[in-house]
Amino acid sequence: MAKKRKVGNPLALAVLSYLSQKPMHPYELSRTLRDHGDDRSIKFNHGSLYMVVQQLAKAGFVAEQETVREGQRPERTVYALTDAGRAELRDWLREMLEEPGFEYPRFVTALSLIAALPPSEVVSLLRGRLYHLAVAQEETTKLIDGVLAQGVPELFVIEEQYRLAQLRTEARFTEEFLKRVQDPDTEWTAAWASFHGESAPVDDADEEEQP
Amino acid sequence: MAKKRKVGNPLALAVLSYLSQKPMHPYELSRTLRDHGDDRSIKFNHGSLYMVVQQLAKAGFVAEQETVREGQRPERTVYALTDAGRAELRDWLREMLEEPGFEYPRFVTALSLIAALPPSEVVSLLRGRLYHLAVAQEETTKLIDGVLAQGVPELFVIEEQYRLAQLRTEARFTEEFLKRVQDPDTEWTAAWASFHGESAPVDDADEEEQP
DNA sequence: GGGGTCATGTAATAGGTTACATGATTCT
DNA sequence: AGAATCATGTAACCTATTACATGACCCC
Repeated sequence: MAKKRKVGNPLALAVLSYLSQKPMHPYELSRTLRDHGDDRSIKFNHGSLYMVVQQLAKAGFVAEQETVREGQRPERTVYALTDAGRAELRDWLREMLEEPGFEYPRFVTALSLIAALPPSEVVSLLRGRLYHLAVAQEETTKLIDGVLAQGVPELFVIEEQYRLAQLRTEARFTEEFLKRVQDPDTEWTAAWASFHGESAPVDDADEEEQP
Repeated sequence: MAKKRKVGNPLALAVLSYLSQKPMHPYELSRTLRDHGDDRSIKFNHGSLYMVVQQLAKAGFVAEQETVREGQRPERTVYALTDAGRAELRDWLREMLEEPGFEYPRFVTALSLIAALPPSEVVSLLRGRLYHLAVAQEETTKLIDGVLAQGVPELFVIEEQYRLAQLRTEARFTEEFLKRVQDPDTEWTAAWASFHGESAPVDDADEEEQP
């Protein structure tokens, strides 16, 4: 499970996928990815794209098809998917869909070290996070609705729907955690607070100051 | 928002955090991180740790405190947190807790390219994923229960509780999506299937096996 | 007493990001 | 015509992962 791929960057998967529709030169790929909003789902930057295409070429998954020059612009090399590339695309996508891989989201990291901050501060920070999460949810919803309104089939926005579901869960979890931290009946808050030289869990509403 | 940190690797954050409790040498850090199960929350590998410690030293966040030799083992350099390091720790943790950052989970990537596989295949792959997700949930639950049973305060397992919530959401989302794909009333499945030369959405029931 | 594996660290390699470079097109 | 931005690519620089190295301890 989870083989070592010759090329491991997820951007390469997108490249394979787009080349399976027609041969393109790197810049066109770049453009297409951005236009499709795939840069929200796949970490993308100009420089890496060229690197990835080279890697794919070296691995035999794509092949240089022709080199055209249009006007006085630099030459553009057009790449096409090879049979090996088509196989890799299928195999890789299959794997990614079937096997949930172990990942390290920043929030997990932060939570695992959260005890290093005093609880009062954590409370105010998490309130802030809730706000940001609400904004992100709204943006995502708008984006989805906008795309659907243009007649694009839902299939092409499921990744955003998924993201939305995760945002909601994160928000609910955060609220839930906030409650527990502020609940005077939670046993561990006292120890946590006193470790930081604080006394009781903050229970009051408002204010942002930190003396 | 989201400053450029002199040292950006999350592993560095863990190092700062542990050094805030007492000075240690890299190997002890390594050991402590593993023992605390932090390698589930922070990508960790032996080599990177030494690199990160060096980077932190260069950035002035930690300082070499002494070099001891015990028996005939190689010298171990003990590092201590500096004031700048303490400040960085607080600031960084605050940021990570407050600001949800944009991320690229593999499942999001996979979903965004899912149309490249035929729906019938997708159905069977996602059934497989559901199984894996169930396993992961069970493991996580066991882990949490085990730790709590040893009297560790809940605060030190919230990251696992969070992970669990996300796993559940992912599973529910996947089930929901599976239903839609297989529902003959979903408008876009037909086009998807025929694009891949298939005809109708698969509707058959049964089987759970995982080889 | 020889085979594993623990303890500890360094060096080589590969991977990815940023910065640089430059002609073309469009805008004002 | 000059400014800004697009189009296109290369190169330099960081970062991270793997591989390598070596003495000590433990097991049978």
